[in-house]
Amino acid sequence: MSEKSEHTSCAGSHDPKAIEAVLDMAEAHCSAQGLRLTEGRRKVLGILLREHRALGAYEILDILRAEEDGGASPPIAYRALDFLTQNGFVHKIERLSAFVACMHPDERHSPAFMICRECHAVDEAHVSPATGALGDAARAKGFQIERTIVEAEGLCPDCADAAPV
Amino acid sequence: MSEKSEHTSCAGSHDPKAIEAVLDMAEAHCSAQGLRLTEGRRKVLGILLREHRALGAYEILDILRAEEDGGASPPIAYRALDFLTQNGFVHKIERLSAFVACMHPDERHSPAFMICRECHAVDEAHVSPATGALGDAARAKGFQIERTIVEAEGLCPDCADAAPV
DNA sequence: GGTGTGATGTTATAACATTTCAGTTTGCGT
DNA sequence: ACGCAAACTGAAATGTTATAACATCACACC
Repeated sequence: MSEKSEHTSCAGSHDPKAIEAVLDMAEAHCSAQGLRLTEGRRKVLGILLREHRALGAYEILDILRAEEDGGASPPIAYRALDFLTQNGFVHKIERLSAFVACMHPDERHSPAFMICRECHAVDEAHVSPATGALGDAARAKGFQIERTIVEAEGLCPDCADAAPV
Repeated sequence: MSEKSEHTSCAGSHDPKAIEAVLDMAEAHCSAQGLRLTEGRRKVLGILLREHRALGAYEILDILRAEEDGGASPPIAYRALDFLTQNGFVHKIERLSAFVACMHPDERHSPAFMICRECHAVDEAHVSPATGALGDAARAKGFQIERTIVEAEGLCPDCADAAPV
């Protein structure tokens, strides 16, 4: 948590060094687990890291096609995204049907997201919903929580400043 | 329809009287606010109350078509659902791209849902995520929360019993 | 070399959601 | 009652997101 996650409207702090670092971390994590960060998967993760925002699967697909892979088809993107989300390198934003790279994939965490309704910037925070009121409710009913989705919709600081009433 | 996608917890909610009560409550709420609970909207809400589970928009459409040999088209369902969700009578389950009726539309609340990955039963709970860790994170960043989505995925008691480990 | 497994390529289609435009109803002021 | 504006409805087409189904490839292992 020493890094400050930023997102100014479109561009942001996508420091190439930081991106490489995350890609290498992913690579290491995979080989340690007997998983393969293949070219396609690495490419998709790289795109998400570079863009540093939530991208729809078909946006990713468009970028893949533009970069070279002429006829990339939907399953290409979805399979890579499945792998990346399953292994914690990417999170899906249900509210947007879109995907963002995770900057700290190593840590086991329940992410929470703050989604700007104006600019669609997505900021990741950490919470432990299962230990709070939701956890209590689940225990009371005998429901076994395996995963939680926490997304807050509202106005990011930039948009709140830009459009104050 | 002879499925066992049944789960208790919110017991007795199929009770036609309870359904009527909610419909009447909705009616009252609308006229008090100068809103119109038109036939189509009332029908969709009735369907969701009767089924008492999360339904996709096209499932609702199918039921509408079955009930009245009409050729209901997607916007019919989506427009009704928009109205109903905006006014708190129905919630959308993002994880399922599906909709459930709310049994207490009058109270202002941030719903949280427990979704069974086996039978897709959906149970509603109450939490105030904005007052917990998420609220702190948002305040720290200057993010203004307007709405929160909290969905827990896991195993409901029935499915946990049925498929142990 | 054969075999098994996981990843990829490709086509088609399912499932979810919106745009558009034309027509109807409703509420309201006059 | 009349006319108007706003809200609602109907229907077709389209757009967007996601997966099914099946064939093929690449590589490790024996």
